[in-house]
Amino acid sequence: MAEPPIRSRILEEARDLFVAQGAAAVTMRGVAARVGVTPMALYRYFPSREELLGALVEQGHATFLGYLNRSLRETTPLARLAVAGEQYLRFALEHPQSYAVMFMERDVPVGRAGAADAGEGAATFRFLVDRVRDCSAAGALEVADAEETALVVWAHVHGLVSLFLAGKLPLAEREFADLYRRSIDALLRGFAPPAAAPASASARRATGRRVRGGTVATRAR
Amino acid sequence: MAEPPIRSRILEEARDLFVAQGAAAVTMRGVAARVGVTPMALYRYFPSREELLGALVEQGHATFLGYLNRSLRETTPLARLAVAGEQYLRFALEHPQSYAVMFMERDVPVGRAGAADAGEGAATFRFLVDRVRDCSAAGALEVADAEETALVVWAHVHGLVSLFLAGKLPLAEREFADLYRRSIDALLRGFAPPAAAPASASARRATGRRVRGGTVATRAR
DNA sequence: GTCTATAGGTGGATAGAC
DNA sequence: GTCTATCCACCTATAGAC
Repeated sequence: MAEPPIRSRILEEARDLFVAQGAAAVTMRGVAARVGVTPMALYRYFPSREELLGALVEQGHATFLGYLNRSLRETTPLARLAVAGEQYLRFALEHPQSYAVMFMERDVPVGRAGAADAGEGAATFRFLVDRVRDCSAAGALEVADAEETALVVWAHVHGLVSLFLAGKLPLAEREFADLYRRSIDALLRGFAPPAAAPASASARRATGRRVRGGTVATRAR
Repeated sequence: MAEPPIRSRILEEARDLFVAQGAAAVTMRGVAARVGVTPMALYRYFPSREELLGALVEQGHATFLGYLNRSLRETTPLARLAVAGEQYLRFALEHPQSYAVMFMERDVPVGRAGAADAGEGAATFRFLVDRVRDCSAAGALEVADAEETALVVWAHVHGLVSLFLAGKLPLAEREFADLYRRSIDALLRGFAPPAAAPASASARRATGRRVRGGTVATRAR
């Protein structure tokens, strides 16, 4: 315990390289040099570089789930969904390299399955589906298919985040965060139940946009 | 003219490798072998592999703009926006490798500028802004900031497309295309003007979702 | 001008000695 | 377990033949 196992040391150094300079910087040679062994020694613990990266991605998914779980402190379904969205953004901004490899890379070395039903990634998606289902059950959203709606919401936030992280959006982080929130409002407005419309509609007519009451406006930090 | 210039031959073979196996497959050795010259010969026409890839990306943007332009045949602003969305999807599905390198890759070798104001990419974004502005002017959408709204719409479709292309969505192409259309409906519903709501709202209450009349439902092909 | 030959650098990975 | 050889594939660059 006092002596960190070599395997952990490897993962540690790999992770540092990973978050600092991205997946491309995680070379067997580079990691080995930092650990203090020859490149070949790493192959005793990881059969290939792919597997090493896979372990890092798994670690990323676990961290990500930790962020999302903080949204469960909220008291209303809609607030939980909203805060989950905030936490999604927080994770992406605080761990951009991890986010990129988890969701933006092609041929991700995730677990073993090929589709979206893979282990780690599935858990985070399930989380979002549950949030949507809660809102639907509480009448906060009008949802025909919770999985599909969750997927649409996921795609929306991912689209924003991935474009921002790829440097395609000429916005400062602060501006982007505001845009992120406003656009989620707009999207959820499309799933708002007709019954709940009146209050929302009046407020909307007044401000021009950015509505959806205090419950949802709850901030994460 | 009868003899295709070597430079064109190079681009041609590079493009084939590119669309078939992605950017990683475009190696100087691989391209040179197919052209029938040595790897070094390529450096007479392209200073580096980066520049070669850049030329391919530029070509991709040009093709993309061609797809989008087809939406201008429509007669209403909303229909033009909707068909532009259809064409966006078509391009992504018909040129997945190009799409990936243009929008999903990090450190894209686009032109020279660093931000989103780069040459080729900017033109396609401008196109979308124009579509949104048209809708806003015609009262079809309630838009405070056309650039921001266009960006949100872009992020939305990009999110869907990029997740699908990355294999994160357990959907067949057909299912995905349907989902794509429905989700855009939902998003635009969030930007729908309160005045236009009545007709839309009644139809919506009847079907449960998938509204927004025949004008928008116009298909691309 | 265009290409070949060749050499240097980075990376991943296998085989087999210690 | 760890290491030394060693091989392979790739990009880049210089020298010099045609």
